Amino acid sequence: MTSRNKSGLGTRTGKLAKGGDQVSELTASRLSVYLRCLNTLDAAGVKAVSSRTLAEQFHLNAAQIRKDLAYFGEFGVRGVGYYVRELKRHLRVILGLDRTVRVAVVGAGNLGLALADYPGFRQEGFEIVAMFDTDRGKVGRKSRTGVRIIDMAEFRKVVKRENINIVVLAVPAAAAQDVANVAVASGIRALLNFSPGTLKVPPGVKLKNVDLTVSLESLSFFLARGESDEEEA
Amino acid sequence: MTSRNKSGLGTRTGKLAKGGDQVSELTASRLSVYLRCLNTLDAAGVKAVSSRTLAEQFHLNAAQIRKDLAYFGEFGVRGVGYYVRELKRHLRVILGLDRTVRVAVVGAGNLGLALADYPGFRQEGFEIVAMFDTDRGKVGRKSRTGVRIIDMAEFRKVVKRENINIVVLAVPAAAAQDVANVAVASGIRALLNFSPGTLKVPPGVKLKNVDLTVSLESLSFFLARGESDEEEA
DNA sequence: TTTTGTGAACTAGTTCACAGCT
DNA sequence: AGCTGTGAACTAGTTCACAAAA
Repeated sequence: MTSRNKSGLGTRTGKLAKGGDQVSELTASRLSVYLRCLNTLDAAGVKAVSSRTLAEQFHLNAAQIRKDLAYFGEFGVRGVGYYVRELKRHLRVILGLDRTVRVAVVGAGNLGLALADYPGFRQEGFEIVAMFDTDRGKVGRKSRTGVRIIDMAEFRKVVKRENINIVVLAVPAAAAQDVANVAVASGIRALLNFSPGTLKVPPGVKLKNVDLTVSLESLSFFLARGESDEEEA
Repeated sequence: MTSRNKSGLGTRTGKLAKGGDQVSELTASRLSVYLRCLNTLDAAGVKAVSSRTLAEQFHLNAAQIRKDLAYFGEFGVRGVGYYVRELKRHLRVILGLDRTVRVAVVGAGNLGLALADYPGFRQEGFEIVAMFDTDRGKVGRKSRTGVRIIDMAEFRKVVKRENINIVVLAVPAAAAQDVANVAVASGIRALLNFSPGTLKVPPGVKLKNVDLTVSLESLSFFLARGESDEEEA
């Protein structure tokens, strides 16, 4: 294997990509997108695909695909492109989907229940193991697909016993920071937060926010500003 | 050699910021965040706040707050900061929240129903007017909070009649592009898409994607890569 | 050929640092 | 004094363009 030590993204300390310098959120998200594209192609029976074709088909940029992938290894074949099955396998390893990822949802409201039953999660190897709530009326019940709702008091114990990797927060804003703290104290290192507002987590813990109000309001912003003025080249 | 090309406020060559050059998605989202912070401060009775205090309290960057705001006008008072009520008012106008924004949700599955009833939307002046689905078993029913589920065949007519501004997509991936096309053809200029996969919309239409699978997978990515290697600075 | 992998160039976004206003 | 508004400096992210490989 060629020593891919030619600067660029990786290897400032002679380390391999894995564990080397920080990969951006944007890149990580794109890797997930690439995996989904490959799943589509694989299902359609496509054996190999070039970065160009991939880019055209899914409205991406070919150079960016190549750069993103090349950071993790030399997965392509010059003159051919990428073998779909093989690249899928690599991406699944890179994304940590080669082992089952165990997820808990905190907050058994409408949104929490919908997330716990969301079919897209199960699809790519995530397992929704449990839900948590403080409401005694909800504890002991189950989501439509059968995810148990457990008392929040049991959180730490269940997280340890069930080996939970990721916690999804779908609680009211006022409770979010407290729940995040409990999760972090229980050893959780990755949080997907749907509660509005700013959370603080210690370094080493990855927090990803999905802020529904912000998403809608930013759309509203573009609507408000586009109304007067159309395309201009 | 570019002439007096002062950035930010100064960039307007006769034009006002509104309708001038393109504001980034990132900036738009931050404006929404600022509004939420100000709501919190206002509720706490705070009259004025400096960019520094705002930044410290909500883990933001003071210079960025100033720059974001200054682009839209001179809202601050030197030596004092920003008057909370006044800045809220400005932000609500900038975000287009001074008039009611009318929203429809397409897809009356678990997620669609949860979104239609999401209290965070109503809070800041959004009105969820209707839901749409193709399933005859769902059409005619209502969400928990009373949003009617209408046959997708009625979409165009209802969008016109009810003056819908934003469409939220919560349909299966396979249907998403078709629904987006119908929405665009019906005059919708802003889409919030929760369906997985890549959608294409014509220029002039704003599409914002919330991809739950990508969010979870990117967390999984960081988990997978952080396991070996801790903080190192 | 075709297509990857990648330095270099470019573009976008953030933060600094300070003049000038209150 | 304190703080905004903003050029300049810096950092991050994207795209170009081409040498090397199949």
